[in-house]
Amino acid sequence: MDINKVTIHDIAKALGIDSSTVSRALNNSSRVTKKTKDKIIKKAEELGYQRNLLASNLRKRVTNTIGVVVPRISRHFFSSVIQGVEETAYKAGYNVLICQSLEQLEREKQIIETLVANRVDGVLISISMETMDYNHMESLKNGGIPLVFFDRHCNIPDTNNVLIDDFKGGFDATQHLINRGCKNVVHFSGPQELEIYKNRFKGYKAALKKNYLPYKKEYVISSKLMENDGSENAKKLLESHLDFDGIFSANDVAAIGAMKYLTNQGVKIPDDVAIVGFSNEPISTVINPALTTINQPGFEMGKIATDLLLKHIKKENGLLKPQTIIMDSNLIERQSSKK
Amino acid sequence: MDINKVTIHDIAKALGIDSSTVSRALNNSSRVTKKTKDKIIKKAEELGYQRNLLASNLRKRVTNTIGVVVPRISRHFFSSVIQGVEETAYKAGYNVLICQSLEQLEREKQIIETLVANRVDGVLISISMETMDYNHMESLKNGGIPLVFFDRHCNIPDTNNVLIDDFKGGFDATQHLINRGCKNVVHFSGPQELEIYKNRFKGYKAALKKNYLPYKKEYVISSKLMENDGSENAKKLLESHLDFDGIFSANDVAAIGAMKYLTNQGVKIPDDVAIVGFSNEPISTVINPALTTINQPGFEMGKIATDLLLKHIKKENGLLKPQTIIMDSNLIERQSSKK
DNA sequence: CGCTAAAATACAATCGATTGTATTTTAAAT
DNA sequence: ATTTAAAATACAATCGATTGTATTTTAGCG
Repeated sequence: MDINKVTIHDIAKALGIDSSTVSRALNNSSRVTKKTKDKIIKKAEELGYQRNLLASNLRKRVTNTIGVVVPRISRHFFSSVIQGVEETAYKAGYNVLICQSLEQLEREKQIIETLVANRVDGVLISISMETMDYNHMESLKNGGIPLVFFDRHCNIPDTNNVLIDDFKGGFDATQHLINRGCKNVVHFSGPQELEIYKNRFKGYKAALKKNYLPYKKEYVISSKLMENDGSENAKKLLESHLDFDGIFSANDVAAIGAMKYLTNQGVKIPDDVAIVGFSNEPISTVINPALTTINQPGFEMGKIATDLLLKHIKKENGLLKPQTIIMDSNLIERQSSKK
Repeated sequence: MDINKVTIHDIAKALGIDSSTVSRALNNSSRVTKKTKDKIIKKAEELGYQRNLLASNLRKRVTNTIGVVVPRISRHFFSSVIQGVEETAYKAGYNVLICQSLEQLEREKQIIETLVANRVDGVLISISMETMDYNHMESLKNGGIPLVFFDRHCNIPDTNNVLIDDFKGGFDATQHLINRGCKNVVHFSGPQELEIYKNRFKGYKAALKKNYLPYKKEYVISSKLMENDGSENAKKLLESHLDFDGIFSANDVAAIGAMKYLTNQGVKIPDDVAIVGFSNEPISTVINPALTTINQPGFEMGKIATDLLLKHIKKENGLLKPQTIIMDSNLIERQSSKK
């Protein structure tokens, strides 16, 4: 129960003036004289007034709030993005609602409904691994709420995206393994419905081709890239007696799962098998040997995506053309690939 | 700009009925006949109606939303808590606003103001390392918004808390090192303004005393317990030529910082120095040797704290007595302490 | 001192939904 | 067919702040 329900009307009554004047004073309008403003602000503090943003936002039809939806907040890459988002948003006077889908489409749908119902001014999203159709994004479009994808985007026209060059990342990772002498490079891929994994995969194939190495279907294993998937993949590989001397994993977590399993089975890393991951999670510097990986600039990405979103929010009429920004990534070489 | 601004009035007009009936129908009130309900729901879907929660919450004076404030969402312990919070809250029909203070008092203050302004129904908080006075919590009390602390709480009377027994955790960790043969156990502590670090420290001292080992001031180093602090602490120790064969760090991250530095300097873990951390971050299983640590049940803690908060929210009149729930923790033995 | 333009403030509608009360409709009972 | 209770729906106020317009106050000027 509200104990303190001080409203502008209470302040107005206490001072014998109109609530509209109080509202204007608290918003520092030039239509109120300094003397009255001071009087009102003093009384507001005295009564412990707290603006009710529900009422304010309802009337103004603007919430100064953006929503950011990520698969999981605990992933370092995503929490870095969120920090970038918050920094940029706060500076511009916006609040940020942080939401996690936990890789579940159902939750993603629910989150978007809630964001729309709460009338956020814009949304940033990196989709879940289960997201293969985009009907649930329609309500944003219908509500006229600008949307920017980052990292895990949808392959649909007329959308705003902030991405890294996943093709190049996949290519660089694979080329690096080849440069280190690998002849048989395995690829751990993610759900093929997601563009990022498709493109990392394409980069892998392109690097093989460029080096006149054969592409073999059985060297590619798709999964959800959890740590456990990485171990499972490694197990399958060993049991299949396939010849392999390198692994390019589409994320760090699965790479680490594989490393743990392989090391346990007596496989030497990097001598027997060299490994490259993707994302540069902090954990990749802790494991032994440290994991070579593709660095994704999460913080920067969050800032850029937010800038783009705010630009769209501020164009009253959606006249701004959708755009796709590609950011650079770079390979960080560590022990796991030093043959 | 809102494109889709379909309101209950639009639905009412389209059907030639009153908006109050539409509202009741959409809320499945028994005061509307099934036939009209169906008609209304059909029309609502047809027009793409989306309830405006700002208006609804304003009128109802309830938001069905709780706020959860943590130092950083990227810490595994906190993101586990958040998962527990979300699970419990969603089941009870509540939304969750996730906020991170980044260990900064200023941000914590700002966050609380925003939560109050948005009229959340309750707040869960684990305070920042900079939080040493609690004035900013007053606006919650003034607003009649129930508050539950978890893990990092404030030592003030009449508050709700869900904690683990930090004294016992500190005691167990230290006793474990002593059992493994350590004679000179160093303690990495956090800011002494926080109860949890005070209590872990007390546990450390109690274990020393119980084993007739002397407590030496110079064996305790306080910091913010970031990874870098752990390295710095280790460096200081080596340079001081103090004799030590064990470290109990009040969190895993600082323990790992120390491990990295010590290993680099040729110190053997656990043989030269045995180490125990606190919190069981996932990273502690990845480092080599794996880190012995005190496990904190984050997910469970989130669930229990949310249950407690919801109980308080539902007691209209704050008649429910404040309570403190202490949860169990346990030591997980790994290689870093196996002398 | 009176007049007028500008400044300050008051009035009243509004944002979109909810809800207590009043009214109308329906159906059952006589 | 008429009365009456119950069911369904309509009316109107309200949540708390904002904002366009109307009114009052102030101050400047002749």
